[in-house]
Amino acid sequence: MGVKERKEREKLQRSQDILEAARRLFESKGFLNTTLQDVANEAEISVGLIYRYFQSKEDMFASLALKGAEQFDQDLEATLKKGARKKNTAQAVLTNIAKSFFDFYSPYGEYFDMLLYSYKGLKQVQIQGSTLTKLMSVTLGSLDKLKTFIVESPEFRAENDDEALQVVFLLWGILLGCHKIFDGSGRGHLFAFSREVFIDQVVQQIMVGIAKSAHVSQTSENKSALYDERPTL
Amino acid sequence: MGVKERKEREKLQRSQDILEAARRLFESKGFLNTTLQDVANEAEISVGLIYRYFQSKEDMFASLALKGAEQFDQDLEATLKKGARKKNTAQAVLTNIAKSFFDFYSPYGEYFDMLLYSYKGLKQVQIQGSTLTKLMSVTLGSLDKLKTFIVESPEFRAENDDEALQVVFLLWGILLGCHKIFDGSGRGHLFAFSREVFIDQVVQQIMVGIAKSAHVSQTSENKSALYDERPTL
DNA sequence: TCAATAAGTGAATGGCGTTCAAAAAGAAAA
DNA sequence: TTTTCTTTTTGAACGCCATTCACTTATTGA
Repeated sequence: MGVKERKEREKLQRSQDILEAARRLFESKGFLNTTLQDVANEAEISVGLIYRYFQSKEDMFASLALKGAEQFDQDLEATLKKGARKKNTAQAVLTNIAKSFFDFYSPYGEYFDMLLYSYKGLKQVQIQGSTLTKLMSVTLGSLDKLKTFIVESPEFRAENDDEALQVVFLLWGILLGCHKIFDGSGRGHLFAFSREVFIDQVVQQIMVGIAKSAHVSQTSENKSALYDERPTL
Repeated sequence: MGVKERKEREKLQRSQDILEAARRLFESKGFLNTTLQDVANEAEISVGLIYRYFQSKEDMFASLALKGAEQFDQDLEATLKKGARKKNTAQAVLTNIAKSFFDFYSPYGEYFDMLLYSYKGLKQVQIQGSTLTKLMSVTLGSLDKLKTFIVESPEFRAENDDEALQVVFLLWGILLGCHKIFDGSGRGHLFAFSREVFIDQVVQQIMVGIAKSAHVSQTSENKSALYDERPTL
């Protein structure tokens, strides 16, 4: 029965078409300013048909996030493999990862982002159960790949899985924040340099830190000593 | 004419009351799930009256962001003054700044965040001109205070204003991203440690970097060498 | 050719942000 | 106090838009 398979394919294709139409409009007009009538027009279908492919407008949003996360995961895997094959330095690989991250974040990241709020309760967007599950699974996969990379690279201080996971979260946070800053400030016009150079700088800073090493307290023992009460040496 | 002043005061008070009512509801139910009827009920007024105090629902949102930014700016100033007075190490001061940042971000930051999207065109929220102007002015003030701190502290590698500004943006990005990660992952339950320890770790990592120093390429000269094409030494 | 099922349509529904005409309250004047 | 004018407050009415649904059209297998 090749008919069923063809229909399956056509259905998937249509769903992708709608999603792309929506993404274009969200990008240019904004999520809230885009009506489903707009999406229907752009995709050259009727409004009602959208609901045969997506559960709601928000579900389209979540689907875009998922698409982005899958894209990033593939890029990440490719970057890591390539890095291992070419025996690149960890810093070089990290730079490429950061680029993938920025690539992922520019078209899709906003959606991914919104979902964090949803998870938290700000609920800009309500997520459909199945889409959320998939999204989390893909994301955890990416985090795990990163963790393995950190553990296996001799260049990092992280020795075990736990330490590596901390580093991964830190990395993720840094990339997330830096992208937001860079992109939020007019895609970098606040900075005197291009995206590539900015990423280099960030990775460099991550690797090296921002302080003159002599001044850093390397241990985090005696935590309270770090706060207000501590005088200079 | 004490009457006019009293009315002035009452008006401001009322506006603050409405804003707080809105914040409580946004926090518990989410922005989109909160109706103006809800806000009106919570503030014990009628729907229409809201519009005498705010231009729109989105304007309330922006006002919350502004309130948060002002709070952070004050905290920052206090932290810097205190640090200077007590001659704390830069790392200690930075830790306190990070705490202020986290404090600021938990109740108000989400709103602040949304505005970045607005600026970009995702337009979850349209900002009223005057509120935006104020918000930008407050934020730039905070950034400038941070820059001065970086320049004047001998512990940092940044030598001049430009380098310091880069560090400031990097810091801002790191804090932003790390907060999102921490808060997004169920306020830290993914991590084995508390908010305080997490912040310490982040600041520590910022100061030190994450690599064994021997492995870091300290210069960013010959940029292209950083990418895929570069073999290990 | 003919059911039977699936795909597709667009007008109807209901919720909600926003507006507005009118009422209520308050201040000033008489 | 009474009257007039201004400000505050109200909630019903309006319009937009996501979602639904009764209905039409196309496709499939017999």
